[in-house]
Amino acid sequence: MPKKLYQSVFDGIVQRIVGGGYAPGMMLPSEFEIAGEFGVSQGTARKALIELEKKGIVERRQGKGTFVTLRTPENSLFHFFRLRDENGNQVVPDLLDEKIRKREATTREHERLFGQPEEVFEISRVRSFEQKPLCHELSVVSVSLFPGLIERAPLPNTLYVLFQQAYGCAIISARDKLTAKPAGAVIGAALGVDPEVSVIAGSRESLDLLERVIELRDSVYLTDNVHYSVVMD
Amino acid sequence: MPKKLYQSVFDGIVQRIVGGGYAPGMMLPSEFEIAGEFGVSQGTARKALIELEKKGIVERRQGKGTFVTLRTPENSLFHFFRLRDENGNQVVPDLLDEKIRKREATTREHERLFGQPEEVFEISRVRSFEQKPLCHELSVVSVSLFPGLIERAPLPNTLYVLFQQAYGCAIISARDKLTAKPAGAVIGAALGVDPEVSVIAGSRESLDLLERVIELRDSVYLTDNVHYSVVMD
DNA sequence: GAGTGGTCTAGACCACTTT
DNA sequence: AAGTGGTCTAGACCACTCC
Repeated sequence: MPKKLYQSVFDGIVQRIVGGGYAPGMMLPSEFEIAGEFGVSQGTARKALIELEKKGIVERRQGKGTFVTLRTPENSLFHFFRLRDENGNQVVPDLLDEKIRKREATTREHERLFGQPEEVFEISRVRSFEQKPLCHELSVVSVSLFPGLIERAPLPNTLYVLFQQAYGCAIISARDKLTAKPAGAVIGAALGVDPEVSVIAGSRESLDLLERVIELRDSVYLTDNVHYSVVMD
Repeated sequence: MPKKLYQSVFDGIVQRIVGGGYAPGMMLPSEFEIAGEFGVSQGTARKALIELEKKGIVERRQGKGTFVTLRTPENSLFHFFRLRDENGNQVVPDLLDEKIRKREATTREHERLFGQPEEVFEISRVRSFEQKPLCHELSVVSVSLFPGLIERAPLPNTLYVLFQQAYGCAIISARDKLTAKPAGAVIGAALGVDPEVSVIAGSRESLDLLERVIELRDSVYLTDNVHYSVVMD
């Protein structure tokens, strides 16, 4: 039995979103309509919608309505690309190079990725900012979750937009583990810097709205002109 | 024009906290009592309390009451010390060395710190984890906000606990800017590592519950056995 | 059992956006 | 003017904590 009413309304709406009933960017029914459909009061429907908004699953705007969050290049960068310039402004990088291939999953990838895939796509990218190399990213996703991904190359600048719009998979949270290390020969060559240069290495797990691990991403950032921004509250 | 009612209740409670009417750790009146004092309904008082909880200013526990957030070494580390070990567990460091001195504020410190101080305390610390040097921290705070701080040496492991309990100044949020660089001669010597070793350098601004910049802190982390953890959602 | 916060209801009115 | 989310009220009952 569903314990809290607003929780079952929350779950019901999530189900409709993952099932495609509510498409990305689509307007949801009003609070009163949702309340009617689930047989609860408007205040309870409201609480479910507020929880959905807190999780980033929907967006609400007074006078307009409630909408399924649409991943755009802008909000994808803002939420998940944490590099900022000296003044704290968002860094919007360019894509310099991209390689994508299919390969067997490593043990760690098999264990961590949702669906325990045997095969994965590996997407290697080099990004630049103001004509200078900025970072190297190595993304790994399950082949079975993203069939035909390799035929879509070149991929758009922001992967999460593609994941949502082409595969209905919405990334809503991510966890980075950051360390400092020398760039090394391979990454150094890819970024055009000395192998001894210090870089931030970020190891990420990206989760969808059912909190499944969809992507593993290893990033390397040059921080000469930018920094990785963290807000704690 | 009249503000939002729950906002004025929120502000009223914040005032009582900064003014000392509600001390750290103290239990607040119940929702109904607060509603009565401010002349609003219980639901409106409730909304104000929920907002206070979201900001980390109070903590609510069903069946017990609402309490002014008490900064403890545990929650201070958990919220503001982002280093985790390989398994994602909180790193609890030891204090190896501490130096504190009074000096003139730099231009940047004068501009950024609340109160535009001419004089500051500079607290330099070296921390270790599992018998190995872990990080170097350089904290700077206004002399006028923390009179007599230098006489309190040696300071407790977690500064924010002292700030709240001895000076009534509650740090509730912080922003870190992270870069990678070589340790350098001075920090390398302090940490007992080669000057060429890559480290994460973190530049922090710490804010109190009125969003005033209370502390500037430059940290240097060795990330051989730990990482800096970031959660995005 | 008394007191607390947590959930839920039913209704009113306000503020904003669009037609 | 119509429709949306945002605020506010007044009351009921539930779940948890402590005596």
